[in-house]
Amino acid sequence: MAKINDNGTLREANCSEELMAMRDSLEVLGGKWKLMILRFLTNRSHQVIYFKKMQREIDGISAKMLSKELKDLEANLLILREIQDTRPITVAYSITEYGKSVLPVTETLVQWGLNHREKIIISMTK
Amino acid sequence: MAKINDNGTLREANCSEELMAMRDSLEVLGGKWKLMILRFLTNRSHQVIYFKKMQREIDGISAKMLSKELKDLEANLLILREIQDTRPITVAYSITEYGKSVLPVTETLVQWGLNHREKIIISMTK
DNA sequence: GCTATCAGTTAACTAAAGGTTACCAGTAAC
DNA sequence: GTTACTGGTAACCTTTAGTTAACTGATAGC
Repeated sequence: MAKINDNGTLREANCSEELMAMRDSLEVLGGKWKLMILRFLTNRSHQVIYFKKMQREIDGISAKMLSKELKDLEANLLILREIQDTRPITVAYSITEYGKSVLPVTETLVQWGLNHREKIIISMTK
Repeated sequence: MAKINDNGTLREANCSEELMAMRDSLEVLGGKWKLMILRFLTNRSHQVIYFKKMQREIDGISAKMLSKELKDLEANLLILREIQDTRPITVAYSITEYGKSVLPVTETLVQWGLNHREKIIISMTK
């Protein structure tokens, strides 16, 4: 693959680096649920969020998937897991400072989703 | 699901709407390749891009997946497909104006990926 | 005539992601 | 004693993603 264009710039090399960076992001944040969970915990960072509460409020997620995704996110230092000494035992999940760095990603996705829905509604009423 | 919090705000309703918008985005843009393809075509919007060229330059994609993803993206009006009257016949793909609206999404993902790689390198050298 | 290029498609297959159901232990209310 | 809540796990199943190799048909170069 060429690293220098006809005009002498490094555009293709930069492009490839960009695509690699995006692939990295998608590896950590990709899949059906991870960004949803991060957004949910960011929105509720002023509350204490338990496993069952998340399962009830994130539409359609199963205990298995929630459990797996939370483990992945914790391993990547994006969320914090704290076992509370209550009866019955509860486990509190919260977003970390690093997890908050994902906010711009979810924000652009929320904005694009809202805009896309509007576009679809407009194209249907025409 | 409650629509009004203890303090009388509509926070949970807003949160749910946000998550729905994000789910919409992920339905159209999700998966391993769609955002990569859109980013690639945006970066190269000053060039004419053919099928084989994309297959060679987007690392790891097969003809079958590229063909399928391009169809999906075209159906969502994000890219344009034009058959050129050349010998042999070539097919040019380009980003649409609407497709360019995805740029903020890929941009935040590229930035986050670069930052994440740096964080990982730092944590390894410690 | 042989080989290569273009843009794919098709079939047959494996791998990964995600969903469903049942189940566990501990505790607390009825 | 029964039910219900907590936070999960294990086994199984389905769906989606992805791979590989063979093939199309027109055309151009050697």
